[in-house]
Amino acid sequence: MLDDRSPTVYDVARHAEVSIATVSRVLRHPDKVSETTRRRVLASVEELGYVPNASARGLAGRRTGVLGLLIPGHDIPTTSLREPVGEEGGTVAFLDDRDGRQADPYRNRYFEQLVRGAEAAAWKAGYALLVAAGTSVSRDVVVHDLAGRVDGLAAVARTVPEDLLLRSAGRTPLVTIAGEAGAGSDAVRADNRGGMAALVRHVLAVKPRGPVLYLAGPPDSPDAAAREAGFRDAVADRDVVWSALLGDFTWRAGHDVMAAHLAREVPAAVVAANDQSALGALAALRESGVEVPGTCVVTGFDGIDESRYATPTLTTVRQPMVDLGIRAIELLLRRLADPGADACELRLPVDVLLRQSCGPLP
Amino acid sequence: MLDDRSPTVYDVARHAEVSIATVSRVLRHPDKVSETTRRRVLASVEELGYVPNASARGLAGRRTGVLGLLIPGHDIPTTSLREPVGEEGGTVAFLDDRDGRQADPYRNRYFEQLVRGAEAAAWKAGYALLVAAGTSVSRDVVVHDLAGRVDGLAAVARTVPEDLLLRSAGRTPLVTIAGEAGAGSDAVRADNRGGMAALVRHVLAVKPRGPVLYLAGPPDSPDAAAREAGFRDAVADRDVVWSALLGDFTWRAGHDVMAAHLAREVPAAVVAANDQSALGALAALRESGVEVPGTCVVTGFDGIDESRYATPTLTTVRQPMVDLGIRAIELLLRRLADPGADACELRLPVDVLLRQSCGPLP
DNA sequence: GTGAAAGCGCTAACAG
DNA sequence: CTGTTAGCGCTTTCAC
Repeated sequence: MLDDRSPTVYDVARHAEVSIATVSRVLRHPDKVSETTRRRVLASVEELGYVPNASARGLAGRRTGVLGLLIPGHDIPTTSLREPVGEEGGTVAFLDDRDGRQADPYRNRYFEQLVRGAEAAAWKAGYALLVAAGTSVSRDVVVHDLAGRVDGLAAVARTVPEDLLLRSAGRTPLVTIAGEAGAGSDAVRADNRGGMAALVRHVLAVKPRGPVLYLAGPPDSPDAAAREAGFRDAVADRDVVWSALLGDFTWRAGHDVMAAHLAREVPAAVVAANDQSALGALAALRESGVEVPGTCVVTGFDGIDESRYATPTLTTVRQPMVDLGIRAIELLLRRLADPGADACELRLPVDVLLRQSCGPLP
Repeated sequence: MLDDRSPTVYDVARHAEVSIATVSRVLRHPDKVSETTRRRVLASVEELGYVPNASARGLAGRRTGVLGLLIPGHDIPTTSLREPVGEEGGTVAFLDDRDGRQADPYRNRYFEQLVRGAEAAAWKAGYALLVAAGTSVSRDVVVHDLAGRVDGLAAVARTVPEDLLLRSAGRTPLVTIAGEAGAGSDAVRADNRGGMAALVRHVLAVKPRGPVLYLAGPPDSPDAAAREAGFRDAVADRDVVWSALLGDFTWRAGHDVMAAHLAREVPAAVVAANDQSALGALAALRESGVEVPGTCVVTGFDGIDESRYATPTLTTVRQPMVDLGIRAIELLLRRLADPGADACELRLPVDVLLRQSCGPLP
């Protein structure tokens, strides 16, 4: 390359012997230009290797063509970064992985699927997707490095500082993902409550005779609250004996609470607020020799990987993360098209994955 | 909001009674402004809710502050998109998942980890990350929707049309991920060859007495070629009886080739070019009643989820995808800082995950 | 159908 | 330390 500077509309215009306005038209409204000029301009574009500058476009057109997606941070430990190897080959690490722990240090699939859905939806609508995942996404960072770059922002609940929502409102459209309805901003979430209710009704239909144990999540989690509400919905209109015990979404709590409970009573069904605690409960049941699903059926919630490989495989509920991503972008697009539209809140149905831990299929 | 237009430097300048240059300075070179003015300007910024416009910045500063990451498409089936539910709750889908197939329609974790690494590295360097994942990323799309938006582009090999590389070279820095060295562009890849060689040397050390079978990948895959080379490296300097059979990276091929081979001979080790075919081979061995790892050890390559949950769990090699993402961005940054630097090609060491299928630990 | 010209909002000399 | 000014590359009226 002789000139290191990228060619601009001016270069193309000169080369094609037209005005810059025509070059711009050819690229944006091809039908408003005569066939012959269009050809000529496109040929010049090709020959010069012209690539339109998005910043200039964005500035002139008052839109960036970019949507932002804000997800919780990943906590990538940069310390374990591997050094490149030389010609001789280098230091291959041998890891003892008999317990399967090494396989994947970054387990949370949720947000990755969100990215996929969002990316696909954005792309389809002609937008690019900017992904941000700060461990500590500070207010300043959002404002300075994100808000000014995008036409709209989709953010997983509790990743954006609350006051930002307010500042943003009316300026950059914002949709909240998987959280409570924000201050007038659009939102999309999974129907945790309805999903749990549906699951529990199914459980009531297939479980052996006996009481139901609900293994609740931490009281401060909105998800836990919604799921518990769903559980209550399902048992409310039925003649069931049930009790609830407090967990905290961990395997440990699930296991210990279950074990303690088993000392007093063997339930006919254990409905856990999430998979981790369900797996813990499963372990405790096994230790006590309780047959699952024969004597007691068990269900989880989330659809984490481990649920597929548990013994027995765990019946659970999967949130439609890809769909959440898609819908979030769609809401953004809707608001972009009609800034005055009413704030809207989408609730997406979940999928119940029927597996061995819950006995026969319906 | 009375004025729907976002405030600009002019608004802030007027409000703080300074010039726009000072506003700009406060934001970009705070130390070049007196304490008092800085305070005043920041107060105005805050009060007006000013957010700098990235397009204008990019245009004026000739840099966008954005890096692009191009990964293979996801093939999101938009047809299965779920409809939102109403107040009443909606149609929860019950899926028979006894075979575990429903759990995750989007299985390929590779690129997601890549995104993570890249995102973290880019962010750390003060860049935002634009992720593009077209199913059919056409040349035009890359040129029009990506190249003009970013300061540099990292692309998974074979996602970008070749001619684009040439056009791009010297303009937008480009690094190729997990592919051959491009036309002078930087590249980063996993040390497939070295990793396989290390794995195979380990296998030779622990396997029972007897011949080794190499289950090769498709001839047209660069990965397969590198792995096979690694295998040959490892057996070359050793007194081993071995043979190779052609597979195509699928479970089916792994199974069938293995089954056919078993009719003639029971190897003491099966080294497969990837996990899928290793799992197929594992199945065939089980069908024939060959004990793994007692009679025959087995290894895969890739570290897919299934390898952790196979019976026995599969010894395999994991590519450092997160690291690849990080390094790709680092290469980009390097070239951004020094456009004239020599093209460089990084090879990252892989991790060998020792699991049950390969017998005792070293 | 095409061209001239006026910005879009910001940065970075260059003066003062 | 602060202000003036000239663009950055493109889109878009508005004339012709």
